Amino acid sequence: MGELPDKRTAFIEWYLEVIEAAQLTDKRYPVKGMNVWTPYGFRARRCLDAVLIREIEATGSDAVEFPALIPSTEFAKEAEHIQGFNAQVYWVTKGGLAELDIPLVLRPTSETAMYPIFSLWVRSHRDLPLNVYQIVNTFRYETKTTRPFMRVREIHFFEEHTCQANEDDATARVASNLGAFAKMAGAFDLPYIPVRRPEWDKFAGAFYSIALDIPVGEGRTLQIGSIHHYRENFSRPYGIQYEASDGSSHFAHQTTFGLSERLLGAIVAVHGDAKGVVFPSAIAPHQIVIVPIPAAVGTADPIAMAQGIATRLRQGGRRVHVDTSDARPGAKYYFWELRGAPLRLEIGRREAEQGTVSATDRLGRKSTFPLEHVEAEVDRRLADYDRALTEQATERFRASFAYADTLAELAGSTQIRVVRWCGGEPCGRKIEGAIDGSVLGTPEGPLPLEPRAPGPCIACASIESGVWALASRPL
RNA sequence: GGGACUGUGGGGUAGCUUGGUCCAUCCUUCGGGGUUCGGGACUCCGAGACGCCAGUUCAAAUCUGGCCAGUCCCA
Repeated sequence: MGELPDKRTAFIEWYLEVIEAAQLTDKRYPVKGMNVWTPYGFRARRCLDAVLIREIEATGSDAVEFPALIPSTEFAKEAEHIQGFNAQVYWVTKGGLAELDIPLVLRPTSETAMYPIFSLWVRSHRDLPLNVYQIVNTFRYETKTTRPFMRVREIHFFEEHTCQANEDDATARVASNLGAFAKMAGAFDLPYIPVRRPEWDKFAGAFYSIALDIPVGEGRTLQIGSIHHYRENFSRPYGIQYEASDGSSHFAHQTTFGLSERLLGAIVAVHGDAKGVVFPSAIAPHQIVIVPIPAAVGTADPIAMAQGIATRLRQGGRRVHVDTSDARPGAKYYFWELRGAPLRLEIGRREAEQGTVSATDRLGRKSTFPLEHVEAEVDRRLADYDRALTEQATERFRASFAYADTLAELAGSTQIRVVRWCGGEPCGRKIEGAIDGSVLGTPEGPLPLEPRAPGPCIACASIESGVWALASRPL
């Protein structure tokens, strides 16, 4: 095992190497932007999905699954949407040897697959709200450099689509999604900031878009999710309308909420260190790894002991792995640190004789405790570990933002800049030019910095009705 | 969308400029044996590669073209 590249100075190299060394992905599949989910990576993905499912279903959403192919005639119904995605879709134009009469689009997202059917499902106000989600693969023909988890052509996509009676209900659904995401991010120990995207950067066809952004160092940001309010932009072309109690008919107001395996990439990027991946306990494939240390002399049987402890711990639903491979203990420590296991227990002759367990968490904190309380001791350490992970990440999160008062300050910035902005696109474009990146938009909720008195627009100096905006270089 | 560079066992590499000395170097990995085992063990034996397709040539890992894949820069 060699050393990993330095995360601070060579982030991308570090990231690419760590995800493959930790066996989260196999990126040797011979199609650009499509990687293989390995057993270990797939376990992590399922743990991650379990959190998404738990939190979205808690807000009254049901799982569905729509087909992957969309007739071009349906795909073309919403003008902005098709314009936004046209250059990114894969087409299915042949069936066997015959050309298809109506070419099919491989879904880049599922609005145009779902909404013709929503128009059949939604007839009366009693059918509302309609809140459904699916977790499926979607396809986008990315032309830029692709990266495992971060930018892929086959996306492991979580998408919630809803129909509401009116704009206020849809706005409330957006708020509900924000609340659900707060809980998801909490499980991932991941600080983030919700940002309303500028007009020119909203989702194709949306009334407005709120992105969920995280800092990933050196002034760069990564969008890890988005929530959109569509108003009637899709319900009109797709005819999703309902009859109200007074007999009048109305178009539904729609929302969507999208997440992907970028979350996994974000978790690696945010928590990972020089030794490898660092998983929050909620998504660690193995929350507890037990390393038995063979006894040179004496009658103790560490393997049997380790297995006994594993059985006890599993009874509480904990994910436990006993590493019985014949590698030496030290090699196992490095291996599981690379793979991000939150807590390691060591069981050897000492523990057998003293009736104790030795523990080391992924932040390197060692302790020893009596075997009889292993369940409680392990739970306490995992909770403490997640708390420490969150704290560490939050500290870095806070240090990632800084105000800027002049365009000149934006050049080469290694932080996400908070600037005063008149809200106009020309000024927004100037800001983007100055930072060589994007105006992320305006934060939903408080700034991640000490409040400050508003000033003039950083680009045009106009004082009236400005807003705080974030500017950064997206990863 | 435009440009530059790269592709050698599972991973990382030497060789490429100046074609032959290469049935391809070293590290790691993998399989088998033995001795080991509290922070990456040692040893013996064995396995494994020139991205794909054309072309030039007596001769191609090496030169040329196309494709595929990857990396970087610009729009």
